[in-house]
Amino acid sequence: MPERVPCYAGVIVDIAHADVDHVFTYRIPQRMQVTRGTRVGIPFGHRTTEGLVVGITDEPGIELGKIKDLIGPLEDYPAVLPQLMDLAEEMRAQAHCPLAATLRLMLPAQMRGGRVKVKTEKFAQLTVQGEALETARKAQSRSPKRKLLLDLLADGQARPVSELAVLVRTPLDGLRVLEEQGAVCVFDREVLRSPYPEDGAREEDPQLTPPQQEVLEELLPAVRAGKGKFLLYGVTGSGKTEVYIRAVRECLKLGKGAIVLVPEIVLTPQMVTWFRARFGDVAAVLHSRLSAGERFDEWRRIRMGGARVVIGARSAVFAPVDNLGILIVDEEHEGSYLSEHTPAYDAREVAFSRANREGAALLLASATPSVLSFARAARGDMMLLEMASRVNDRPMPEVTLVDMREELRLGNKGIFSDALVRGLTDCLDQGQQAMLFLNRRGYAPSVMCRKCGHTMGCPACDVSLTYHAQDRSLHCHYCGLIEPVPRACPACGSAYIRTVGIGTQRVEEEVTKLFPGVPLVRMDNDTTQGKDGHRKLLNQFRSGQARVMVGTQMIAKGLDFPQVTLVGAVLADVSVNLPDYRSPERTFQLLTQMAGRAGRADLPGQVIIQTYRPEHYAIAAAAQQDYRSFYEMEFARRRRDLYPPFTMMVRLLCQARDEAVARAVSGQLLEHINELFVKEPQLRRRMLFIREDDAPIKRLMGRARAQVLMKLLVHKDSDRIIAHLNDLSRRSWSCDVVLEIDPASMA
DNA sequence: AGCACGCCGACT
DNA sequence: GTCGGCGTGCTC
Repeated sequence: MPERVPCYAGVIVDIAHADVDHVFTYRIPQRMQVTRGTRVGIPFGHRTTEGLVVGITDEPGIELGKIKDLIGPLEDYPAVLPQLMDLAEEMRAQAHCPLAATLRLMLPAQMRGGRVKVKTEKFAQLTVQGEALETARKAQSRSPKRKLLLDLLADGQARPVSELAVLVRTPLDGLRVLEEQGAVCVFDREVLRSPYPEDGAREEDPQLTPPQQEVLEELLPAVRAGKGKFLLYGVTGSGKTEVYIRAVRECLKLGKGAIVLVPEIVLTPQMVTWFRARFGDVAAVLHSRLSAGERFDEWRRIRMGGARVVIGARSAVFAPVDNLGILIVDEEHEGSYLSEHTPAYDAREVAFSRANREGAALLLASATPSVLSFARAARGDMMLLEMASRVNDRPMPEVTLVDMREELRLGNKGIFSDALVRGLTDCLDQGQQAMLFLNRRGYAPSVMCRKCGHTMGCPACDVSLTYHAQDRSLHCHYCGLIEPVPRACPACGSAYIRTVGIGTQRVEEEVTKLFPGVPLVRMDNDTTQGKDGHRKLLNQFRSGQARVMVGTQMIAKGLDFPQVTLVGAVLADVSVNLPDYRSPERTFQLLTQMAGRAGRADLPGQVIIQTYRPEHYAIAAAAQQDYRSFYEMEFARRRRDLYPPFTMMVRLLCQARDEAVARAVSGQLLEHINELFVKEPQLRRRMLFIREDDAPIKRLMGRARAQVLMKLLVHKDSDRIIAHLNDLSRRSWSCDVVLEIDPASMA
């Protein structure tokens, strides 16, 4: 017998820290089975921890004396698929973070540290059949209960004991006797916790519209060929979901899997219902509001191949679907596809990379594609597909723009224009439903002293406090602080304090005043807390119990309520004035999406947009429902003013208890960056703008925030600048320093 | 990330 | 004299 070649495993320790961001070598003991992607227990330093095998080798690479043995695999299968190992490695390079950090994305969080257990249930099953079963049955002449148990198990299938308990009281006693007689066995079996139990409802395929057919004629061959990138621009109500369903069916036919990303957890149940109605329970769900157990079980169902279709939020882009046929990103323009925390990633970019790597088709879809994606399609990175009309030739809703300055001039001081009041009255008279949209929760966004103009602010954050009517107190929407409204102005002592501006609670109040007795639901962050908070509200509205829905942007997206004929934007200006280069784009998207909630069935829809800035191009284009003209204007503006996609917005954000410390660090950072340019002057040409300053919100959760903001040309030199900035941010500063590249929010 | 090793102030 | 501050450095 030749001596066994010693075999070693390269392991990434599950500690996301730059100091341990390299491969450690462990000896694989005899007969231990591990492969790339296997999670393993390892001795590390003075303790034991978890790691992930990234390779097997015969070359130890370091002196043998240092090498320790693996403790053993944590599962009997590789938890991370090889293609996802590759993806994690690519993301590390791009996100400039430890490999352990990107590998963690590939696993359900609760799996690490062994915090969730596999759930088991007691099952009973016959161990005899035919004549032996008859004999066993006869032996139960004195116990009808045991006879019944045998009858219930007669088909030989394993049955959960809990199910038997419905028909037989305390079945376990009888089963125990039968087990002793050798007729049945009782055992524990793994069961999966399921977040959205299947209701068995099935639907027929609807007839495809010609645009849907045309789109599928491009898409289906791409699914079969395992390549092709598409941007589907389909107006609201054009039936994009049906396209997804047909494309996914093609995947399943080919034995491939699919991932469908939805931007918000609120939208998953609806998508799941649609998919389940056609495919049954091959669809799994992954998002962060599932319980730890549900999430783990859904993940395992996918990993083991029991579920071939995954519907989920951003992080579902990492779902362990092997042999992936298509990746679909619904409402691709949504900001929620950007992850804010490290490792920062854009789920659309990850989907792009996964599609390339795994031979899958990619479909990004929206009624209001992001400027970035539309530009990519225009450049030829993706094929543009278009569905310009609604299903069944339903008309687009009619949009009216109301100038609120004019209303005031005519003597209307209320928050609703005459047109909106008339629209609501008609809509409710005709027994239909209405949605009112305002992108601001609370009763009023600020509270001011009438005498001196002082605005009540949060002591921990540099923002004004929002008045909430339920508890008659002031809330900070950033840190969660709640405090009573002061009796007197803290600045001048005056008692004349009043609210300024309007929020969804105020809208709710005004509707109730105007239409007493009309049932209403309000959907915003305050009313949708809890595990299934939104479901109840959605059902109330969908069932017709509620006639009016008031809400923030969460009601603007993708929801399908056939009885809604009137949609009102109470104040369209809210999102225009934010200090972010994307605010026109956001405004346009929000208003267009919101308008799309109207007239989705046979009843025509009407939309009323109230604004003080009817001439603003984003609002005007939304009123015209003219995506292309908006895109042209916005793209030209981005080019002219040098914003993404022509540049990258990069910043180093410094956070400290003390304002002086934060500013001192941001000052030092600026100096270091300038030194870099002295050393490498050619890099200077790629930096179009640099400024050291307070962040737009200069205090948050009690921490002062300063920044160095930069605009870089999209150029390969900029990657080197970013690498330098990343190194710089990693040095030990006297406060937190984080590097952000094109962040979702510049606040 | 932990945890040890290591070099300087106030205590039984 | 020692107990303990947390600065630097290592973990296969």
